[in-house]
Amino acid sequence: MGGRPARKKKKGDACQTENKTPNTHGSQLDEYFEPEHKTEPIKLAKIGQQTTDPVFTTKKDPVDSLKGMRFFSSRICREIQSKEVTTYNEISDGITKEIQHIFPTVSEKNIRRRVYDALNVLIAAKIISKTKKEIRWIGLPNYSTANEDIYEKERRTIENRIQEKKKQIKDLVRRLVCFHNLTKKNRAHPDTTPGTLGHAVSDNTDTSQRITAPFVLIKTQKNTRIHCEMLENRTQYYFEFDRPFEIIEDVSVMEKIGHGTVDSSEELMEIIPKGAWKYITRDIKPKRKNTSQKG
Amino acid sequence: MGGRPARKKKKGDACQTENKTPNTHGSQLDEYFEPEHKTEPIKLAKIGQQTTDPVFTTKKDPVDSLKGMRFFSSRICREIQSKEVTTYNEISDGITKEIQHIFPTVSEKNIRRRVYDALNVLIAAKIISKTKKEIRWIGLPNYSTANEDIYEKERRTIENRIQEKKKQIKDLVRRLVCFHNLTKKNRAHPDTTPGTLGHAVSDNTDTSQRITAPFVLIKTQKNTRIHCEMLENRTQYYFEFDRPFEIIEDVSVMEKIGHGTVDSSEELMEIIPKGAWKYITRDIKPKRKNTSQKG
DNA sequence: GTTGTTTTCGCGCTAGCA
DNA sequence: TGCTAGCGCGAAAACAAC
Repeated sequence: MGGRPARKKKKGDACQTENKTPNTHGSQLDEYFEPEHKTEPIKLAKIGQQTTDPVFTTKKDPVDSLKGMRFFSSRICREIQSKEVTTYNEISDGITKEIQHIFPTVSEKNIRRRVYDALNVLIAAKIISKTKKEIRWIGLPNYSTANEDIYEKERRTIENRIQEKKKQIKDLVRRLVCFHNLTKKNRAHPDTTPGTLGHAVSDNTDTSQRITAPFVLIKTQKNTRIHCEMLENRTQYYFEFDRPFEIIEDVSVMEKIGHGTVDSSEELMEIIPKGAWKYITRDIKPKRKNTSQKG
Repeated sequence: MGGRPARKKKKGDACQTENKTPNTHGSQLDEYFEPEHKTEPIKLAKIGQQTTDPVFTTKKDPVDSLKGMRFFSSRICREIQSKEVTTYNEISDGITKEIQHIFPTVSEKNIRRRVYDALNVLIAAKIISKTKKEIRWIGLPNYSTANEDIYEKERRTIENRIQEKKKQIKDLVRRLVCFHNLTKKNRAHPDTTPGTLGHAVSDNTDTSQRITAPFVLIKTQKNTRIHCEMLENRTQYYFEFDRPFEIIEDVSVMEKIGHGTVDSSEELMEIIPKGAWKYITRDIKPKRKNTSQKG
């Protein structure tokens, strides 16, 4: 389908204009096509819009001409949409004026007859409605659209929650790996003073590599004055600073010193509870040791 | 508009059936109308679907007959929708069979001619598409809908960012208020040992109410062992715990002890940089003192 | 190209109705 | 006698065959 270049009239109508100055019309009419058709000057035929499978040996699909159902109908749709409520006469007059202005050969009678056809089809398709004279645009018979909107919205919400959970899992895995590595390392370096925490770490000569977790690292400026006190039952420690400070959590520190990676996926699976395996997707796994990833 | 009872053929066609057994047809055809028309038995004319303003003195709007654009078009729409992809011949054959089954008077030629008309209108209205023979249902002419979707999505994204910023501002204001109140309080309680930080706070008999900020409160279990060390240049403090602990930031503590509120909006405005006033909306302002808010 | 078919459809006569 | 629209002729595209 898809119309064809304006057909020559069979009977002696009024076609002189077209034959005499085809170019003039061609350029003038150009602007009367929908945007998607505005690629080339119009001569006789022109490639139509190919939605898909453009590979066909057949010549081509000429675009709508200036007359006929196709053309009138698109005008009519536009007219009704822009007006929100209109009448047969308004539409017909509008189109007639518009068309005859640039193509005086078409008869008003014909246009008016076509408007009836188009309106009836559009009414049947339920994209316009007519009540006793008033024609109004309904638009999308939205069987799907409206619903898809809702579902799409919900989908997005759910996806967000999934992302949230993934982040949480990732963080948990991160912590797990760090503490696992820390434990491993501590085991390799037996405590010189087992049973006590305060082994001589503050002594720079101490060679122990053990780190007790959890811990916190507080960073501040040189010369910052710090005051510390604690409750007698040791449940609260209060530190005052007179300059800004930064708290760095243990996991971050451990990652910095290379405790944030695993040797292999197998090792990772070993330290993750079996019940949680199915949640450990690729994007959640921490980096592997000796694995340089660059994009 | 809206069709009329099936017109009698002008030329001696084949109209006997209709005149002989009108009732039989009436009942049979009944089921061929769209749901919204299925309210009464069809005789000659019937109230059309009144979308709005049903108050009209004019008689009535006869409903679609079994022939004509209206009827064919709705059939066609249904056909295309149900098939998702079809052809002119498929449609025509389908309709022809369907119609002739119950109304043998209509000529196939006529039906096939009408299908062209309807298809062209629907194509122009962009609710179906035709590519080289393949006709498929598009549905939504959504000139607006699709775009609104995009805009709506963007709007949501932007709104999220605004919320994010608001949260940040709210937090900043919160901090500002706390530190402002703290300063005010400290001024009211002159330091007994000016110039030093470590005034005798650890001494329970000390009456000084001054608090130096920033600070941090660390909460842990009784009997938790803590080890502390620091770099010589005092830029880093390292605390080891053997049990979980909780860090409570200074602002939270200050809020807990009543430093998170302001006396009045005026006071708030005083402590907020003038350039930022316009961002301090109602939902960002902290609670006022002595203001019990219950909803 | 040309010619023969088939597909599409421009166009308008004219029938019912108010 | 004007509005609405059923209906189909026959010509113009498109396609197939030569």
